[in-house]
Amino acid sequence: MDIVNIKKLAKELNISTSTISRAFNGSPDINKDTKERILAFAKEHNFLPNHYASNLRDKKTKTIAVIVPEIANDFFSQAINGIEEVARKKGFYILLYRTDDVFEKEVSFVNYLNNGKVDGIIMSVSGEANDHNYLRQLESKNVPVVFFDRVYEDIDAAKVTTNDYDSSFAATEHLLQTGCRRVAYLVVNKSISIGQVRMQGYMDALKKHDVAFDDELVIDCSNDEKVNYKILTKVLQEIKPDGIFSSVERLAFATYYVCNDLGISIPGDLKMISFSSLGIAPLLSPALSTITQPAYEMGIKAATLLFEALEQKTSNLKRHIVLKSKLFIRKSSGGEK
Amino acid sequence: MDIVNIKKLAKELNISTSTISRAFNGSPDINKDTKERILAFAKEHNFLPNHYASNLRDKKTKTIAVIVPEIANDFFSQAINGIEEVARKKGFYILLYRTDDVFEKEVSFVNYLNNGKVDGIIMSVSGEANDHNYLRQLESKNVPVVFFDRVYEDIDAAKVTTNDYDSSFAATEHLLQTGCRRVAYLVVNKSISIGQVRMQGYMDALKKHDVAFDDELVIDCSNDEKVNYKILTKVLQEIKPDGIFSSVERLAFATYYVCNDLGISIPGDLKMISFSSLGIAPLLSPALSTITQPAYEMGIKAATLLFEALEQKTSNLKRHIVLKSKLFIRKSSGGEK
DNA sequence: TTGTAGGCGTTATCAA
DNA sequence: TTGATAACGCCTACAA
Repeated sequence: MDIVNIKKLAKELNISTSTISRAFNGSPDINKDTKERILAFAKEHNFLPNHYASNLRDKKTKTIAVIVPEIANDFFSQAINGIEEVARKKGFYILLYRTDDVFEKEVSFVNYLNNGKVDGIIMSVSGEANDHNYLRQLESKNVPVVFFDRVYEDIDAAKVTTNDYDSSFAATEHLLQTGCRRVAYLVVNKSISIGQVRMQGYMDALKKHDVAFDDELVIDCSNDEKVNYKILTKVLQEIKPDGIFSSVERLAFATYYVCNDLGISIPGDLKMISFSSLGIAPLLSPALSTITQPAYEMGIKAATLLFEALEQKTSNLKRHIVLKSKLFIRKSSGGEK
Repeated sequence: MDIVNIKKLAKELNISTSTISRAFNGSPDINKDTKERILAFAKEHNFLPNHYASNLRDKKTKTIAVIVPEIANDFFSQAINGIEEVARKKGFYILLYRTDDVFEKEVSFVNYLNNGKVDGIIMSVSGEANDHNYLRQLESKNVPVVFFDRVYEDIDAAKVTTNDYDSSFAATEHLLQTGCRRVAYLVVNKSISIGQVRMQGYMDALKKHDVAFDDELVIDCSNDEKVNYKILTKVLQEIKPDGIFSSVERLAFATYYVCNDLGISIPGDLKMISFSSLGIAPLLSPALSTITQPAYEMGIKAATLLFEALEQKTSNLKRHIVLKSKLFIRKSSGGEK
């Protein structure tokens, strides 16, 4: 039978529990030999201090929550990778939660967390213009929050985003410069802040190039693939844009499928560029022009900010970090490659 | 100031902590009105029982660990989605860990878990032919383990895999039937069981079609993209296969890049098929023929098995479930679309 | 350098 | 139906 707790270990070793605790917690007040003896014996008997009991004592969970809209998505999975990287180095655990872009799930999960379950939270949000009190409660309990990519402007927390306005402006301008005059803007939820910012870049680029903004060219899509297919089919057949700027990767793929089926040639009939973190964008047919966010770095940065807040109790450094996306011009928008 | 523990709540309500506990734990031994009063008051004051204290009492963590080689990968992220789905329904938390295919990380993480941190583990393994005692220790502590996709044959645990042998056989046969005579097999670690099983299917298909097996055509690649690029360049220039069966998605992409750079036409000069869970395989240039594993369903199934083990203490039902992959013949191997 | 003892927040047992 | 109490396993003052 294996040793399951510190008391039994203590008995076996004829030593007190405090000494054992000290051996495990890097305390300086312990004889080196004693420590080694304890650790060796513990290892042999496969003993480790119970994490939950320790947590209960010191109110440190060594755990952070990561809340994202989706997991099976290049942007988020790369960001999670970055977060994981940092957390691992700090010896922290990651509790993962996916909201499916459903605001209620986000609320319910955050509320669950509201009982000392985690030391901090990193999230990319799923709603907007709602009541964010569930997040304010965390603040009152000193659970720091870091937003990445999709943020709530009205919550005072550290944020990591990209230069979405600039990228959107540049992407739209690029399409205009290749000759497009009817550039459609694809968005999933235009009311959420990230959709708005990107759209503003789009609109301002149109303005600069004296192209009138046309409401009809703003295509509000859904989270359902089939619905999107229908919407986009209709758009391509009836509204007939000559350029597409997609604020969401998924919508670019959907457009590709529709174009394949309708026999619309990219970039011949339609030029495209999209926000996307897809590593193999160059391998698509045609290679997709992208605005690529530094997803991994954003994860790293978000986690770093969180640990800064965790380590210095003065969590007043609620910074907003803006990283730069990169524009990759490829065939889909008339590029060479 | 908000109420932070059950005692204060008890004092406020002039009621005992036991009654409050009962209110939160669905105990039948409580007056309905009392319960409602407690829950309402608790909600108002934003109180929830501390998870760690409860854990300490009942040795139930309501948490499972998910250990995977990588996260930013269509197969694993979809599988995680499936696991998350089931766990959420059961009200369980997910602790996520990525091994980067480094065996030592796997060992160290599992050892961390070995102190009542989680109720169960779902994993896709990263090593082979090693000492798996770190996993046997879990068994002795009644922490059930479920493997998916990549398993250790010598560990007696529930397993969820796909019909890799059959799929590999079929894929190879397909290439042979399109006229290939020099089919290369790309693998990352041919010693691990999944690599071996897939290779066996490949070899047997060759045999059936009277094509001699050529050791030179088994290409052992690495986890490093640049290294793979070099290896594959050399293979395509010197060994000159006319077909490629890739057991790993990543290697198929690498091959595409190399072919692009060397001006090798797919499927003209080289036909390809690969294991892949990429949703947009049809959008590649050319559309990639794939063996697609039901990643999401595998996650669902793995989680379901784990919860079965968790719920019935008789965890003797260490089943091995085999799901079927689907073969999608596309342009890269001479298909129509 | 080591040991003693109390308490972290909860829940199960037992008694009322 | 409710309340008092002990225990879950650990860690930290404090004492020795």
